[in-house]
Amino acid sequence: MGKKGDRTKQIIKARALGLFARKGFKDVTMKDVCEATGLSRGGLYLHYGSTGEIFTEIVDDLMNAQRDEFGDKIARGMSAKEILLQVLERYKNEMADTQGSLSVAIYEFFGAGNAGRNNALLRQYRKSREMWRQLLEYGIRRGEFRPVAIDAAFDLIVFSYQGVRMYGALMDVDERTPGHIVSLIETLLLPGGKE
Amino acid sequence: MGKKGDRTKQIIKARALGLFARKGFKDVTMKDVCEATGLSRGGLYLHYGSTGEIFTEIVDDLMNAQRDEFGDKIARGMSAKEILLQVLERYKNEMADTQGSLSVAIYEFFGAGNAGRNNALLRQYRKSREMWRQLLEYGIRRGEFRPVAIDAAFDLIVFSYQGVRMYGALMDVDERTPGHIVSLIETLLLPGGKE
Amino acid sequence: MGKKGDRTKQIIKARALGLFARKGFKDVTMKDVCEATGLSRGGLYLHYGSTGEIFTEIVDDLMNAQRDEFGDKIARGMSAKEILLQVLERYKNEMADTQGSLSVAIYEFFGAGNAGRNNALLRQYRKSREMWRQLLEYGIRRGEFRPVAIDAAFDLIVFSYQGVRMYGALMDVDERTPGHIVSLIETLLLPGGKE
Amino acid sequence: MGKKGDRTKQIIKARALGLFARKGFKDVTMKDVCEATGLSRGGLYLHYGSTGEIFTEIVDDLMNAQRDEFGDKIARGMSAKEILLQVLERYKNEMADTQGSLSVAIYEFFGAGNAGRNNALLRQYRKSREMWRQLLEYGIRRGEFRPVAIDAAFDLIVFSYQGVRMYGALMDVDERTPGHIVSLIETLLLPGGKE
DNA sequence: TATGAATGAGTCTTCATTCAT
DNA sequence: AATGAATGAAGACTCATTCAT
Repeated sequence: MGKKGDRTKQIIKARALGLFARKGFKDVTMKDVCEATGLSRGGLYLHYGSTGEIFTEIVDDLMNAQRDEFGDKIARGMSAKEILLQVLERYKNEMADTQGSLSVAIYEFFGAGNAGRNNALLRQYRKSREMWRQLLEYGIRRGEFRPVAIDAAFDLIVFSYQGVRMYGALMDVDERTPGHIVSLIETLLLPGGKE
Repeated sequence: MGKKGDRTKQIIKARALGLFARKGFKDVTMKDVCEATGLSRGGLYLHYGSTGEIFTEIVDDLMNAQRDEFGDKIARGMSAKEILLQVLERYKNEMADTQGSLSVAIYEFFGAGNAGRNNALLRQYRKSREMWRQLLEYGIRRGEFRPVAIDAAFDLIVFSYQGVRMYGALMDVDERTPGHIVSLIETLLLPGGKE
Repeated sequence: MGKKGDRTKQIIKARALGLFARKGFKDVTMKDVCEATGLSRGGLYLHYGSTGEIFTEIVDDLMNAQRDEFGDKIARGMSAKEILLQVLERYKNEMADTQGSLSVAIYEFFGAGNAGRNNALLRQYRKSREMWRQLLEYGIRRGEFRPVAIDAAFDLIVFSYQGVRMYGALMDVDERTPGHIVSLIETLLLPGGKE
Repeated sequence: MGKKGDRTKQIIKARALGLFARKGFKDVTMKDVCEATGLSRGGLYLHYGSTGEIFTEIVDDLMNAQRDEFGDKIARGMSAKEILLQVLERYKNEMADTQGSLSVAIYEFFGAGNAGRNNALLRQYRKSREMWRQLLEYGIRRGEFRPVAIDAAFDLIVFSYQGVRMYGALMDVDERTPGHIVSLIETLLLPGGKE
């Protein structure tokens, strides 16, 4: 537990994360990681054999860190609308935050044939779908949401969110865009005066 | 115009397009392009100084090839609903077509600092926004579309579409997803029985 | 004598012998030996400073293990012919056994400048020459062997034997070859009906 | 015919031959070859992708350069004894010449798994066997040689010769040894006063 | 004795780029 | 316009060897 080597791995991942966020995946070399960590060539290779190995572990760590954010709240009986507004607020902020994201790196990594049939991205997507399905069913059952087609609503929500995030890494997206998206999703789900 | 050199450039771009679609941007080398075209090293450099140059020209060509698909139809008085259904049908097909797209290459190219402040992507985005604004205003004015917030609708439409396209390059997206997206957009814009 | 360290050395040599037989000398690294023995880097270096050191000890051990196989028999008055036939039978088997020999490793080690003026190979050669000289003199004196030139006979016997062994490590030698060699040596030494 | 690249290849092979003769196969690096030829890294790789490639071509060239030295003489009716004495004289000199031979390199190369089932060594061996078979049959038919077993005689001749050559690369072989070997082979084949 | 993390040198290999022809 | 040999820099990867624990 907590051996020296483990600590080194944490350091490597932390420094490499910064590099990947800044330069994408393919432009980060093992040499870059050496310099960023202060490790020698051989020292780095002792822990990771390639940037892909480092990246995979980073992404897996991030994915595993995500927890079921809806389950608790539903269990506590929080109103569906309240939960929705909270998550949409978070989405809005994340869409606006262009920096510091691994978007480009993820795109390069998984877009270049590293997308095995059960990669982290796919697992993440499925987990997210289950969470939304839960919330949407809950909201509809309680009469808080309109009776929309659940799968369709999920697709629209998730892909418009992802679309903004990914495009944001390529060009300046209008700063009002996140607000627009969120607002329309609310309109779609929540009945009431807006219509 | 129409000199021999131009033809060679066309050939280079055509072959390079295939490489970029298959391998993304960063993994295509000048050597690859030489081999794909049958040109010698020196011969290729006579026309292009880097893969970035080739790629830029390819993207510009593609962007320029896009015309204002709504203007004509509006001028001819076609119903807004009809125009909408047509374009959504096209979007649906494009979302389903994962292969042969430059998504990954574009992401790598523009995501790595090549995204100058007036790059092709941004120009394309603006052009697209104008076209949609035109259509939405037209439809709302004629009472065919609900009086949605135009900018918001545009954002939702375009980014959900882009989100699916980009994600499709990274993992298998459910084949019903394009249908879901399109269907909700119709619901959003078109008043009537669907609700 | 018989300390713990000695046992470790024996283990190292035994495992390394397998590596040398399989991969020759130059392709065996200290890392390989670590893995083969289960020792850590530091642990191995405590006992040997290089693969050359290990190899030298292995070869010395093998050479020292060889005893004077003719002396006893001559002392016991066994017939020269009998002794000859026994040793040729052994030679024949060894020539046929391509595997498991250190031929390649020895060649690499001593062929690359490690052949000091009094190396194990030379000592072994001299020892072998003395043994044969003894036998040949014995046989000739007793009238069992033809009066061949002793040094010449020794050279022919030993180098044809070594030639087959060494070539056998490089390519498939005809399986009848050992028999041929042995048979001609018998013809050369033993007078009688064969002529 | 005679393009620039071909000349470069000849130079590379000539310089590399010297390196292989001096250092064996495994200790010659591509860097060594660069330095020996004055070529840059990239320049060398343009012609050969590994030392193994260079070595294979060198060995093939050498093997192909060997011609049927007996055929002509037999056709011209030269006496078998004369031919034999000539070739044995050559063998004697070659056995004595330790330097400048590729023995060690060949041993390392073919001993390390490069010995495909139809390697240059095997081809050379077969060719040599056919030549000797021709000569021996010729000599026996003409009554110049004793009626020895042809295959057996060939094996003894060739492997004792090879044995001396190979051992000569590992240690100082007695300078009289080549003479011994040759003399016994003459005794074996030529009838007459020697016995 | 033994561990295993760390170093640093050395080699391999690939490319962008140039240039004489 | 075009060829293809050549360069040199950069990055990947592996090892022998050391050292704090």
